[in-house]
Amino acid sequence: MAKAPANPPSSLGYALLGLIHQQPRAGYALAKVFTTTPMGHYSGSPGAIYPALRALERAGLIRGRVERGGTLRPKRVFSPTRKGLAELRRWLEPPVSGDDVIWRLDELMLRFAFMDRLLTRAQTLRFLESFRDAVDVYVAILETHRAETASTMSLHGRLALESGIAGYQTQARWARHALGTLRKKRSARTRKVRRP
Amino acid sequence: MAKAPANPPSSLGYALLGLIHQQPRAGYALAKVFTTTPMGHYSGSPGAIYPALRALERAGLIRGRVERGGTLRPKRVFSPTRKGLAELRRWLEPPVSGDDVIWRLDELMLRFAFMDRLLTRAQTLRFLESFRDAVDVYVAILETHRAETASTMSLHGRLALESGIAGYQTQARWARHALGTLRKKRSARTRKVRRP
DNA sequence: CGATACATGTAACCGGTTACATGATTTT
DNA sequence: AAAATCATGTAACCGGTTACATGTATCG
Repeated sequence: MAKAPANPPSSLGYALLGLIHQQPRAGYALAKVFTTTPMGHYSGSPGAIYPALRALERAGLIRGRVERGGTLRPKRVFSPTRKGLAELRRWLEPPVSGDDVIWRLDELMLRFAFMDRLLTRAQTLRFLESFRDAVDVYVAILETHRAETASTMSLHGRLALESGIAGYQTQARWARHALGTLRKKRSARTRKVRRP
Repeated sequence: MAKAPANPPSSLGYALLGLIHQQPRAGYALAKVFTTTPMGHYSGSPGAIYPALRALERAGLIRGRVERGGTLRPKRVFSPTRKGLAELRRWLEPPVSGDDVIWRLDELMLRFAFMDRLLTRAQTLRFLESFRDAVDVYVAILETHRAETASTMSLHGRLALESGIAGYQTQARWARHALGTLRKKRSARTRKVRRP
């Protein structure tokens, strides 16, 4: 069984590991992903990226090869090691907990985005189902809280709480939408086989 | 004009300042707010609360009075100073920027929740309008991004992006709802005057 | 030729987490 | 009497921010 490492990567570390798995990249290219796409809400500052890459390398999860594209400016292109892929899987697999939904919602979306290449369809569906369930539970908690405090809370407090509830309800709806989409989708293989 | 202090409080500091303004409280009571309500997503650990309170006190924004309720366990109940109230207002006033929406959405909701006692209705409406506009702009950016990368992005990437878009659309809808609610509401004074 | 983009790094600082520590009071 | 809650604090650690530092390559 895969054991958790003593010092697991930070959330940013997993983001980098996942991007590197999509395709080998250098630090600068990774930083550009964060600054030019709405990926998670990670900062692409060198002071965050390069130390995180070094930590991943020290932990043996990625390996960097120096590339000179004919020019004289070297860049270190990183690829995941076998250990790195295993760690990525270990991060992606677990079902969604209540704490995940409250404290690490962004990270859950990041995990989902990286899941397609590393988990089976069944595992992905289980992830989405646990996400949906955990969000439903939290929405119920929030609604209970609203009902219990409705009389004492100020109008502004109530509205702010309703913003949170609406946000989580949207996530629950999204989870159902995603489940529907993934269940409908036939794998490439199946489609090929079905061709006349 | 109110000048920004050299070392403004952290987000947690403003949350504490706002709660203390709602009613004077001690550290333990403040911690309990974070652990027993869905307020923001701040941690109520003593290692966060007490140093933050000390920093607010050092900055002259709050003042603590020791209370002994007949018993022998003293507690320090904090109240905002005049300077603290001014700093709270300074934090609440500014219109919402694009960066706020991307990086500090939770803090914006916190600001809204504390606004009712310290800003005028007109200021609150301006805040909500700028919030709505900033969210609309960001939704447009995200949708453009989706359109531009739709062909190259994986199904999972697309779905994750759509989760983000749906979340922000929900916030935009909420802002309109809140604006409607606050515009309809008549102030207590107006209502009194209109009574036959 | 100047500006922008590519490319990588370091170091001080800061705030929050985790864990530890202590003791009174209330509840079961 | 034990357990839970009230109540306040400290200290090591860690990760990210900000700012600094350096140099190449490309573009207008």
